Amino acid sequence: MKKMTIDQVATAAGVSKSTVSRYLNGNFQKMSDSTRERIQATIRDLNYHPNRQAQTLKTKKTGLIGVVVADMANLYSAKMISGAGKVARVHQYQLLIMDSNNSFEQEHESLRQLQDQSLEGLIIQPMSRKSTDYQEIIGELPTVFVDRVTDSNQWPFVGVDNYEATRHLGSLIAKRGYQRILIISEPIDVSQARFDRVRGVKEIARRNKIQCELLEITESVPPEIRHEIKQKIGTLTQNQEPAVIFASNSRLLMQVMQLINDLQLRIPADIGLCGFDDWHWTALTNPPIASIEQDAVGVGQAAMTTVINQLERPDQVVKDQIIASTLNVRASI
Amino acid sequence: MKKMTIDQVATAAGVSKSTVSRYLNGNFQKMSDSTRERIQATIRDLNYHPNRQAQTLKTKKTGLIGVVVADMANLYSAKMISGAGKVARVHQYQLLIMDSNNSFEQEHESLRQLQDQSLEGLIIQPMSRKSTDYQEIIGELPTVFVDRVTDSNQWPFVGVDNYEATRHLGSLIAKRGYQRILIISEPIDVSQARFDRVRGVKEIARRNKIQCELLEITESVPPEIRHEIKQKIGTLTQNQEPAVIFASNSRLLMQVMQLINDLQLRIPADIGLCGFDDWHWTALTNPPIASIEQDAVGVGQAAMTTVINQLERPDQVVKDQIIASTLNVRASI
DNA sequence: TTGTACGCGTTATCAG
DNA sequence: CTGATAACGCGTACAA
Repeated sequence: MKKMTIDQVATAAGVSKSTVSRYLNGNFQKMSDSTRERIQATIRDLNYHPNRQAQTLKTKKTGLIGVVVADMANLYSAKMISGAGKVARVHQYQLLIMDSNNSFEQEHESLRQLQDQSLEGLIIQPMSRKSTDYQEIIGELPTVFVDRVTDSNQWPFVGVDNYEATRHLGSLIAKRGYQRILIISEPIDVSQARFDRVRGVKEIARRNKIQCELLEITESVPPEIRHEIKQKIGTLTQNQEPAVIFASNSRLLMQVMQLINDLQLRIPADIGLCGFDDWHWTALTNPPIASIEQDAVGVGQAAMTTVINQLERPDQVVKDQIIASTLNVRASI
Repeated sequence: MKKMTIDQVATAAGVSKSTVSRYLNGNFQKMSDSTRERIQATIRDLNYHPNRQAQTLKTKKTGLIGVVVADMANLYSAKMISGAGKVARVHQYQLLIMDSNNSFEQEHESLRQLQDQSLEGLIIQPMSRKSTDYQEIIGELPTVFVDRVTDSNQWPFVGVDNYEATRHLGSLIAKRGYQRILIISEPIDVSQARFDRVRGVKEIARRNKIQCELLEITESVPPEIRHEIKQKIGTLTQNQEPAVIFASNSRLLMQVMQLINDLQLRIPADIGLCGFDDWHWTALTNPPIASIEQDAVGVGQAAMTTVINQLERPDQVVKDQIIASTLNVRASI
């Protein structure tokens, strides 16, 4: 099964390669049925497939859209890609996926590599909130930022309104009468999304004069940090005032819940618990955990739709899209 | 920021494009330092990036490896890709990802599309166990099958030994003294993995004279099926003999657990529960659920390593790789 | 209705 | 050490 070229097809079919090319691109308007059928047959017989690179070299259309996610192994990124892929397929685009592995350096490297793949569009879940980090490397490429906003609106954004979502959650916390909140988050300075999640809860806490503390945690919670969190939780529960923990993503929520279980504390009697991200296991714990659910697939679909729109109608104005999130109220709070 | 070509760089640097090409490909051996530096400078100034399509057209090297997964929104697929991506990066390959969406037709379409992207390698989580479904479309392309074996060993396989893993689990079930097993699985005829999971449990059940029943479920459990399962569970618990349910993947496990909760049954007092796939939420429920954990990231890494090995040492014999799985014994059983 | 000839941006083989 | 020049496989004016 060696590579066939359009020339071989042409000679085999007894026509010139222009005719074959016309056939390939669906220009049948002016082509005798006999030659059309002859070409069709030889293409099938020879199992010919046009060379995409050569086509691209002429047409400048790669049909490739880059997707750079923060962490492929995270369900949010995966579902986002899933949504993007569904839309891409119907428009005949293919996805070139890069994983930043939660590292700004790797993201930059990914973008550099994508740069010379002649992508037609880009969807990115950025590691930085500084638009200057992306300006030159993205250039004029139709791009959509997902999940995390940057400090500029030169590119459309698709994602949830973290601030609004956590304000909702904050109100629920206040209504339940909690007096103290411990927010556990990954470093908030690199991601506007993380920042906004904290900000939303803090804002409501301030208004309701609820004590609110932030604990920033890097990566996968090494033993010494586990200890620190445990102590924090211990102090929290010694106090008479009812306290609640808000874990700002699914992974942290899982780990915090494990710690609470280790400490043999009862939820919500001893301490309340709620989180961000909801991949449905939260409904199965005892008690079920209140958390904010985002439609990651929907984000991916909207983002890809926007990119493709830009491609097909370049003049059209693009605007941000806020995808609704849901607060799943459950017994943990 | 228009596209620069090697010609423009050449004239700007006052050399011929051959020299620039040599520079690009690291052939400095015979090049004066002065010209080298001059080229370097102009490339930087002009922000020149070589056109991959043109390079590929000459060299036949795309640097692209295709990955076809069963369902991107499934953590197994996502983690597998994550592992594959890590290895691909260090070898400077990029991933072209396709999502079969659990559909054989979509998988076939994906493969057809990948076919003319001139991939250098392929990793596939197949929808069919018939190797003939892949024979012509894959051809000579270095390929690794992951997660699910086919009926032929012409391609290397990487994944867990489902049969062995579920036999382990079966032994535990027997040891716990259960008299009846209900296996809930997605259709087993399309995937050898599913088939083997059922087979392992059944085999141990037969040996220990435990009653064993299989319930096959398609897709996302519509209401009427939910009802059917509920009834099955009802019958199971009415009997005096201790019964256990084995859900053969994570999604089913989640849904079954929800149903058990709805029925207000106690685990394991009224009914035991265990599953396949373990994304750690299983440790947080009450009680924690016993399940089999597979190292999906490891599978992806091993698969990509195998593909790249084939690329770099084509003569080397390739062989299957079984990635160890872990039975997490927990209180649900 | 079909064929000829050229160019897309790069690498590689020659000479020089 | 460097520069012409010919491919690579395809699309497309232009010509026939």
